[in-house]
Amino acid sequence: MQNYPYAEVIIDMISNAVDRPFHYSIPGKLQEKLKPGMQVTVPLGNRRCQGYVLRLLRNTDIENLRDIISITGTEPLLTAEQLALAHWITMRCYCRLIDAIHAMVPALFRVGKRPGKPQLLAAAPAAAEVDLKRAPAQKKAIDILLAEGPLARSSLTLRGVKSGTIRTLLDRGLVQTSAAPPGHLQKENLSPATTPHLMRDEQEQCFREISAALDSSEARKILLHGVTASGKTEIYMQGISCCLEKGRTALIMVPEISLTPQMIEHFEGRFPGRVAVLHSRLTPAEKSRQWQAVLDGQAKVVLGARSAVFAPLASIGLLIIDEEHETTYKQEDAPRYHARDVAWWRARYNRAVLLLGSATPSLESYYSTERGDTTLLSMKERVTPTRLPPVKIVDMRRELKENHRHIFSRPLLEELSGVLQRNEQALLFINRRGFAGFVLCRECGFVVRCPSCDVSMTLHSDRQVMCCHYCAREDAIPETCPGCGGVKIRYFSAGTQRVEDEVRKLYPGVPLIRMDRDTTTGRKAHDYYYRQFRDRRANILIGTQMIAKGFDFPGVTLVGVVAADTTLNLPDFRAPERTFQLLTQVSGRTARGPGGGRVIVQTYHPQHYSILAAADHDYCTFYGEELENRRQLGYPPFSDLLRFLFSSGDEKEVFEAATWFTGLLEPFEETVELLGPAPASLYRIKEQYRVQTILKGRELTRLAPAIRKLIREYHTRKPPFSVRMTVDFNPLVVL
DNA sequence: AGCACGCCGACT
DNA sequence: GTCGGCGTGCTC
Repeated sequence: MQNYPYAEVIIDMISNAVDRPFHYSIPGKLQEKLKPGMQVTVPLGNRRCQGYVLRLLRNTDIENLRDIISITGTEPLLTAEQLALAHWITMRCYCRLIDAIHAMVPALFRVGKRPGKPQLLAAAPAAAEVDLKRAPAQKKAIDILLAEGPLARSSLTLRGVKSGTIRTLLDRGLVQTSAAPPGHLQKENLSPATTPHLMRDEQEQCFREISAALDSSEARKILLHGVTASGKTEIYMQGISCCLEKGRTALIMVPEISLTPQMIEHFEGRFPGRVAVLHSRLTPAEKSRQWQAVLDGQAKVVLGARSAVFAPLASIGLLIIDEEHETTYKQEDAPRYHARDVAWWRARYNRAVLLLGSATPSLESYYSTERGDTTLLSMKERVTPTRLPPVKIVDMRRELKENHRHIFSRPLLEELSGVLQRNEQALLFINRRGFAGFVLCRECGFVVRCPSCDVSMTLHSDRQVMCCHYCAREDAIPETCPGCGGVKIRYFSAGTQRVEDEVRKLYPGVPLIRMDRDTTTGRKAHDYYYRQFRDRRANILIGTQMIAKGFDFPGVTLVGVVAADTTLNLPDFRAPERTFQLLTQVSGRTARGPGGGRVIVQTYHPQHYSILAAADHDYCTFYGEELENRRQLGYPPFSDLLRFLFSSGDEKEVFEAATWFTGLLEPFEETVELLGPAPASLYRIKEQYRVQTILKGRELTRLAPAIRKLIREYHTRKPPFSVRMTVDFNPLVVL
């Protein structure tokens, strides 16, 4: 058996210099065992490192090959599908192969470790008698264990027991371990079994379509456009059942924040013993164990966040992405993939069904249904017949004209007072990300925009210019409003802090909670405030987007959007889309109870289509308008974008590097647009200057191989710069 | 990433 | 004379 004496190996090292396969010879005793996808230890220079076998070779041109030292584990870590996918990711995301592989291998496996047998923890008999009054954390852990019997470590950590506490208890002998029975995934005390619900006609119809697609031998993409609370989850569940019955596996992704213990229980209850859960809060060992269960074929259903899209499921039949428009599906560092794209690749590879669900689909996905690439299924009724709340748009220009200058308009003040009088609850929403200062006319709402890019221009107060962050155009700051000739031009930005101050001034003593990245560090704080508000310890909740999700309380009868324009004016072509989604989402936070509810949207753009459409709960009108704009300007979905971001502590060098590299891209200008180099909207972050160049065009993917060569050139013939370059295909935000 | 090789300043 | 600075370049 000397057929394949050599192996192609990618070294597990994050470096551009080793982003290429190395060849090794396979010593005789490993000949029979070595397979593609296996993790190996190999010599490199004077060290040994981990690597992954890409393929076995009959011949090689390389001389003086060294031997593979050993194989880690007994089975391949990467499936054939994953290896193929990794290569596709490198082309799509312009990343190193090892970056793509890292997305597919849990951290623990990467350092050559394998998870041990899952262990269950139980309180020792002695534990009940020991006095733990002075160790409340330990007491809590023991109480849980006494009440619920043997539990996996993760069940305890999910409930806030620190792993250090568990270790102490083990040391003190108050907790004992036992091996989990075979077939064990995560849960020991089974989640209460749940059974399929009877579906409404509309649901039933959608389900039948999905079921038919599962029977088809072609890959299919389906968009399930259903208003909030139209019962999408039940359709997902029945789709998964249907898929499992056909002997195939299923993957469902939800945004990280939706992946609550209740959600997990829901799925485990319906598919007991067959669900692997993958999310960021698992310990490395637990994550590896879940992963292993998928790799072994024990788990047939994977429930997880973005990164779960790489789960090594065999013969996937159904991939589901819930809330598919959410930006969390785009990874922000290498590999900068979008889970939707990866899922579609896997659907094609497996001839499976990709099911996208949303109340406010991304423009890309909805447009895809128009082109016929995707099947559109719509659900217009809610499961429980509650009405969507009425939305009142308040024209802040008019407020000003009538001499009301407060950040809360008169209608909002009136409603707010009513809520407090009736001891109800209100959400005040302000998207604080108004840091990118923009210039706004207080009289007509005019915002200075770049004529060739149609994004708002950003005020650079240091240099006293208006600058377009896409094409680098610079204009003088207007002294009078180009729209109406008025002189009340303001640098505009407001934040949660300001809102809080105003509320305290107006309603001293009224209990309120402020939630934003400053006040809410870590998940614990989030849960804490969530409970406080749910238990009605506060009447007013002020927050950024983090309150736009999951705060579904019947006590909330008013949602106030303090400044809808903050998102709208971001120098990003997706600003209207983001605004529409956000307004739709926050509107959904009220009218959950019998008292109904209302929404007030304050804006300087009362006529803007994204605001009007959101107020009417009318996705299709918004979609039509926005699509037309994108078509006019050639933005996605009518093109792809590729963003090169250069950053360095040295302002001069960052421009030198960006200019040099952009020069290399100039030949492409025949087929695609070349924008930049221009300073990024966030020009300086953490002492780093940031400059970007953007390629835009329909034919962008065709240029990928050529562009990859240039990127390689940048790294090898690295100019005398300390300049980092990151590459992002179809970035969701360009700030 | 690491580590060697390599060519110029202040020390045992 | 050498010790050592970290700039360039290589690892199958």
